[in-house]
Amino acid sequence: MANQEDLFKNVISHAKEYGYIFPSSEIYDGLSAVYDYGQNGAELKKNIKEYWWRSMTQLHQNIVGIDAAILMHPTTWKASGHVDAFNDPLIDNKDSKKRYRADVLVEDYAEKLLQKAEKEIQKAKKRFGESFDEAMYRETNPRVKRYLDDRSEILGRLAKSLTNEDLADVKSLIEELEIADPETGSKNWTDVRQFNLMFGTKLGASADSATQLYLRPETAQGIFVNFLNVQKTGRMKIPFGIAQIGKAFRNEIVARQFIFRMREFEQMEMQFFVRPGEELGWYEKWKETRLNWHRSLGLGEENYRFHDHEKLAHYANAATDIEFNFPFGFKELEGIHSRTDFDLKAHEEFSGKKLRFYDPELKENYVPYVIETSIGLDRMFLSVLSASLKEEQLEDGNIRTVLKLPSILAPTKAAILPLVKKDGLPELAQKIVDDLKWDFQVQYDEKDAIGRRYRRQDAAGTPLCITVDHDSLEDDSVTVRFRDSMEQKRVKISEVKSIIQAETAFKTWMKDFQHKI
RNA sequence: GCGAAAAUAGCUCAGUUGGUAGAGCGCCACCUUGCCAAGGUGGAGGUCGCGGGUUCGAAUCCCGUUUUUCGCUCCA
Repeated sequence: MANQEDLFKNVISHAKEYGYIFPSSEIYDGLSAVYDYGQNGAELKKNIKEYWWRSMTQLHQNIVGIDAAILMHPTTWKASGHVDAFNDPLIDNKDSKKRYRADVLVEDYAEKLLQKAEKEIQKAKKRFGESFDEAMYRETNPRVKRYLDDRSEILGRLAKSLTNEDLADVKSLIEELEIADPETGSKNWTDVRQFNLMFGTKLGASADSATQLYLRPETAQGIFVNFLNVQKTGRMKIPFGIAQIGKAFRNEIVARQFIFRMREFEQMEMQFFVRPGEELGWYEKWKETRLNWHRSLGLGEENYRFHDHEKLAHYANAATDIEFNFPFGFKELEGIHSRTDFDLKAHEEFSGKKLRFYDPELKENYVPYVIETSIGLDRMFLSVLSASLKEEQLEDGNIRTVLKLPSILAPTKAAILPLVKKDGLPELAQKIVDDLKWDFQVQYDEKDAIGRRYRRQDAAGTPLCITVDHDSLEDDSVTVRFRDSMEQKRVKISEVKSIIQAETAFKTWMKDFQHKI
C-alpha cells in the first residue's frame, strides 16, 4: 500500500513537473478539487477526446455527435430526478465520525417498529391458529397498534420536515427517538445538513426577477432533450446513437484523489436508442465494444474489469462499471447502463411533447429504450497517465523515467534534434520541423547533450525522436529513436513522415478492436 | 463535513535544544563536448502555504485558516 501511495504521489508530481496538470488558481492557494490542464495535459486530453469521438461517430454510421449547452431549462432536472435525488440530508456522529443520511436513519428506525409489529402478529398467529383475524388484531392489540401508529407518525413527521426543509426537526426526531449510530451505539450527533449536489446559478441580471438555473450535473440530459431534433433532422433509424463530450458539475461532498473526482469534470457519453425488449442484447454488445476500445490502447488487459451493479438505480434494468486499476485501486472509469425508457418518458411527461419513434418495420410508435455508455474524461486521462508512467531499470543499472503513453495520445509525436547546435545541423532540423508541423505536433530541441534530450522526451511521453547528424547533410538520412525500446534506425528524411504516421494513426491503433454495431 | 498526516526553490527533500535559509536535480547565459540524464564558469529563483500569538529573536513553540493525501461517507 505504501508503494501504491508513492506511485500515486509520483504520478501527481510528474503531472505537474511536465506540464500536464496544475492545481486551479494555484497562486491563490488553489481551489479545492479543481484542476487545470497544462500545455501537455491539454494536448493529451484533446487526443483522448478525439480517439473516443472518432471511435463513436466516425466508425459508426448510425452514431452522430452533438454539443449541447451546459445551461438547460430547469424543468429538465425535475424530469431527470436530479432535483430530488441530489438533495440529501446528512448527519455525522461525533464519536464514531461516521456519516449517515438522516432520513435513512429515521426510516430504518421506523422499519424496526414495523418488524416488531410483524413479530407480534406472527406470534399471535401461531397461538390462535386458523381462527386468527389479522386485520382485527392489528386494530385491537395495544402493543401492535402502538408500534404501527408510532411508525406512521414518525414517517409522517419526517416527510413533512423534509418537504419543509426543516432540518432542525429531523435532528429533533432523531434525538427524541434516541436513534443511535447503528455501528457504535453513540447518540452524539451533529446537526442535520442539506447537501445539494447541483451548482446553482441565475439567469437574468437583476436578482429578484432571475430564474434559478443549474449547471448540468450530467451531459446525458442534453442528448435526451434533443432526441427528436437529431432523429428527425438526421433521418436516424432505430437503432442509433447520439454522442457528446462536455463538462458537467457536481458539488461533491468529498471531492478527492487528484483529478479522479472533481467538482468540474468532463464526460464522454453516448446514448444508444433501441427497440423496447431488445435493450439487454445491446447492453451486452456495448459492454464488449467499450472494453475493446479500452484494450486498444494497450495499457494492460489486467488493468480492467467489469463490476456489475447489484443494486440498480430506479431507472435502470442492468448496469455495469468498467473499472480501472488506478494507483489507489480498482475504481470506476466508465459506466454502461441500460436506462430503459425512463428519461424519455419523464421528459414526455414534463414537457407534454411526444418523444417517440415510428418504427416502419413494426408499424408502431414507441418510446425507445436507451443504452448509455458514459466515461469520465478526466478519469480516462488519469488512467492513461498513471498506467504509462514507468521507472525502468536499464542494463547499465541506470533508472529511466519514461511516460509510455499510447503514441496516438501523446502530446508531442516526435522531437527533432540536431546532434550538435552548429555545422548547419540546426538549420536542417528546423527544415524537417517545418515540413512535419503540418501533419503532426512536433518539437525542436537543441539544448543539452543528445542523451539527455532523449530522456527528457521519454519523461514527457514523446514516442519518437528524429536526430540530425553530420551524415544527414550528405545522405539525407536521420536517426529515428523509439521511446519504448530505445532502439535506433537509420532512415531517409523522406520516410520520416510515414514512420510517424504508422506509429500514430487512428487506424493503426483501432482497427483490430473495432466492433460492428 | 468529521478525524489523521503533510505543506521549506520549478521538482525531490534536509534544516539539531528557537539564533537572519540549504542540498541534489531542474532552469537561464557562455565555453567545452557529441547517440542515451557528460564537464566547466557565471546567474536567476524562497518574506519557509496564509493570518495571528508567545519571545530580545520563530521555518522551528501555540491558536486559527487554506490546500493536499489517507480513513469514514457519498457516487446517475
